[in-house]
Amino acid sequence: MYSSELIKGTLKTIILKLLSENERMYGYELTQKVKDMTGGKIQLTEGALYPTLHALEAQGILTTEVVNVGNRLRKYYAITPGGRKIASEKVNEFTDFIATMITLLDLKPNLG
Amino acid sequence: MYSSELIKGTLKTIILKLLSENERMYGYELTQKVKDMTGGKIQLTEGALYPTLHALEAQGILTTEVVNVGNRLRKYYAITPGGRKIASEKVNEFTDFIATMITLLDLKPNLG
DNA sequence: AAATATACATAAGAATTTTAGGTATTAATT
DNA sequence: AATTAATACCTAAAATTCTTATGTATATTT
Repeated sequence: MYSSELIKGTLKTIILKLLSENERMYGYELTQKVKDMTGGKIQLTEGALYPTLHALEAQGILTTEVVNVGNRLRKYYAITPGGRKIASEKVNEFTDFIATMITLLDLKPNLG
Repeated sequence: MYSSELIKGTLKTIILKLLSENERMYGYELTQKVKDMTGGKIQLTEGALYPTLHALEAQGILTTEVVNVGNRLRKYYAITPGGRKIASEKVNEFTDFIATMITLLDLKPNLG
């Protein structure tokens, strides 16, 4: 796990990118996907995730669909066309940011 | 300029790295150095910078030396040995974080 | 003479996240 | 069979960090 301050500001970008690649995902699924893909180094906390999802929905960036699985609810989120554009912009901005930080901090990134 | 949320959490790392490379620097100098090195893409705001410098000093990570230049004060900051170790850890952590984010977001970093 | 740059600082407010709690079903373990 | 862990949603107080706004003062440029 990274020190929490590092991850700040990347939550929206992560959510939008994953929802650009997957037709639809639900909250818990997002937490597991990120945990798996990062070897546990990044773990989305529910207290940050759910309010952010709700906000993105309120802004029309995501739409939802509630599905019953057994006796349990699952709230699927899907990205809208406008949201897809924002996702792309956010990812591009983050890429640029990384390049800038590599220069600024004189990093030798281990691009395994 | 990047959207402010991206830069969050990197301020300490930037300060400590620059002070690891330079014997001593003062606040305003840090803002200019970062602005120059990033082509204006990252601009440290004083409202964030000064309180952070004060906190780092209070934690014994930085030491200060006030110098008179003409009739104006300049407060130089220098990193302590312990601070140097923290700086190194922070830079390593950020490097690792970048690698993780590149994987997670499937980025093609333009390492120009 | 006025505007910009240098140089420090604080403080209210905004934004984002952590921490801590709550509810409930399903699967795995003891 | 009972307990624990995993799945699945949610909210709210508190903490953290940053922005915005403001203040003071000197030096330089226009």
